[in-house]
Amino acid sequence: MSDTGPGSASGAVPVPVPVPVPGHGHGYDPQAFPPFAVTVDLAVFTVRGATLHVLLIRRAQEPYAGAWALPGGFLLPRESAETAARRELAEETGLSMEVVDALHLDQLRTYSEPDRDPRMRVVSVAFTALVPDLPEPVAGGGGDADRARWVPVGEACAPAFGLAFDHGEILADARSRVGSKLEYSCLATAFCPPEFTLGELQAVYETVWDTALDRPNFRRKVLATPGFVEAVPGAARLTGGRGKPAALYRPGPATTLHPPLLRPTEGHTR
Amino acid sequence: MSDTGPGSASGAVPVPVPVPVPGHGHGYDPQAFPPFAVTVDLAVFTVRGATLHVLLIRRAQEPYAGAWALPGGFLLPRESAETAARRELAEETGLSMEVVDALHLDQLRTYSEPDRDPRMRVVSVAFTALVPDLPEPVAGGGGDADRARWVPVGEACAPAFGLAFDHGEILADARSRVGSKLEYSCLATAFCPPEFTLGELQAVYETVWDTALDRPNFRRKVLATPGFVEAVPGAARLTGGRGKPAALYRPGPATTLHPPLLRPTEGHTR
DNA sequence: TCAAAAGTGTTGTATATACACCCATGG
DNA sequence: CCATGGGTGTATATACAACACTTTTGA
Repeated sequence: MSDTGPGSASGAVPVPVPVPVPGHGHGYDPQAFPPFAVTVDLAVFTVRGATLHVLLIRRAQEPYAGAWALPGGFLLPRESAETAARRELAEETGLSMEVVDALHLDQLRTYSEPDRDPRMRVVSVAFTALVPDLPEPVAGGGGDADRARWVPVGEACAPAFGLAFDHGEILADARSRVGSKLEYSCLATAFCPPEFTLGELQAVYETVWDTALDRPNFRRKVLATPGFVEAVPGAARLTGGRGKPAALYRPGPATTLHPPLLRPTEGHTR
Repeated sequence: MSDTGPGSASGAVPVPVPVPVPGHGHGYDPQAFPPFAVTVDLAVFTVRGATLHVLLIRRAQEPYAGAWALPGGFLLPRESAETAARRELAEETGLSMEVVDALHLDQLRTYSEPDRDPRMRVVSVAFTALVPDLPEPVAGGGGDADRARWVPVGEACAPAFGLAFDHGEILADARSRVGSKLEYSCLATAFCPPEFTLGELQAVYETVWDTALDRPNFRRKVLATPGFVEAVPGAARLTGGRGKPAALYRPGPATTLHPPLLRPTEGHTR
């Protein structure tokens, strides 16, 4: 995708519809079907400091030139949406395909409002990805990544931020999805490095949910869920600065959380 | 969609790609984008007797002529996927647009494997819909519905049943999604008539999950969740045959279930 | 020796489960 | 009067939230 700019229907321009429109009622030309452009859009999240960030790219071309947008681009003729999403992600972040293939990618939903792209009919399959805080920031690596930046989701979601297309809506959907996913799936570990402390895992939950959690109860719940995390057997220590060294854990084999780890008091007594 | 037959890319035939393929690396013609056909597929569920059924349509044309498939069809040039899904649903079931507009439709996921349709590139947005056991069976109403039938999901999911395209996969995904949805959303009521008894609601859960539930505990959980159901104030009685008349309830304003109503012993102690 | 972070223990309350039991109706 | 399904009560076990407490490190 590179030069065309990110976002839906990047630098492309409408192309005449080759065969117009099948009839709606009975009996239309079976040779006809309306063609669409299909793209992927990615909401890539990470936790930096104590804030949830999303990866955005500054658009080079019209429409929305200069505005920020979610990374993404067209499907190639023989690519599935997920394959295209991984390819785009590798291009935009500068990560290697091996790393990207191991990442957790989740299909969010497909956005297909007729006027979501002012130029033409574009249907976009949106994905969410969760990545650990990358040692080297994505920007500055050369190529596409030069226009990429991590932005706190709070800022990016604000209407004033002016995300291109319907990416504000996509981002809001993705954010709320990530919040719920933490409740009933194990993928909070996707935000963590390969080995992590329970404190770091708790910080992920607290950042995404924007709530404080009770540490003793949190560790009990996590350790009581079989397969969520497993202790790193060898010397288990690593320090974030002061304080007692913490034991290290790895993601376990489980993918879903039974029972779920619910957010506290989400409007109800629980 | 009518005559072209249901399912992905119904009766249509490949159309030459007008502008071939943008480059993958840097610098390609921004005028170019690969066109795709976009369809919707619907997994429409209902509870009949004590069995979960899905609406299927027998294909009239190749490929997979004579095989069963999920209802669906092309997006019109200015339709969103959801609008198309509702239109197709109305056409295939013979229900009025007013009824269909009130139904609960849920986007499942988008299927985009390059060879999922043997003729051409078709990207399909799949939806699930939950409908009450319709007083008049959908088949026999004339039009598309003549080829429609309710099939128990157990049969339809079996590989030997030979669903067209990747509809077996879609149906399996949809089924498992419906099972989880009942845990944390209120939409079990979508399977029920506008006014229903708690016994009927419990039967929905038992049918979809294929488990027995404790009646007293079930009613307590349901009634303890604010906004899940609300009692019909007037004379509250209706009999399914013998036994004490049951109170009637309506769906409440809530959409999510906090705390969730978890399936018993899904491999764990809970 | 103090602050900070990790980790353990305890306790009151809320919730869930598994029943036993009563009510109203049709046959 | 009995079978069938609706509806209520309750004892026990369990889980969870809150918070006090100990441990181990850096400064």
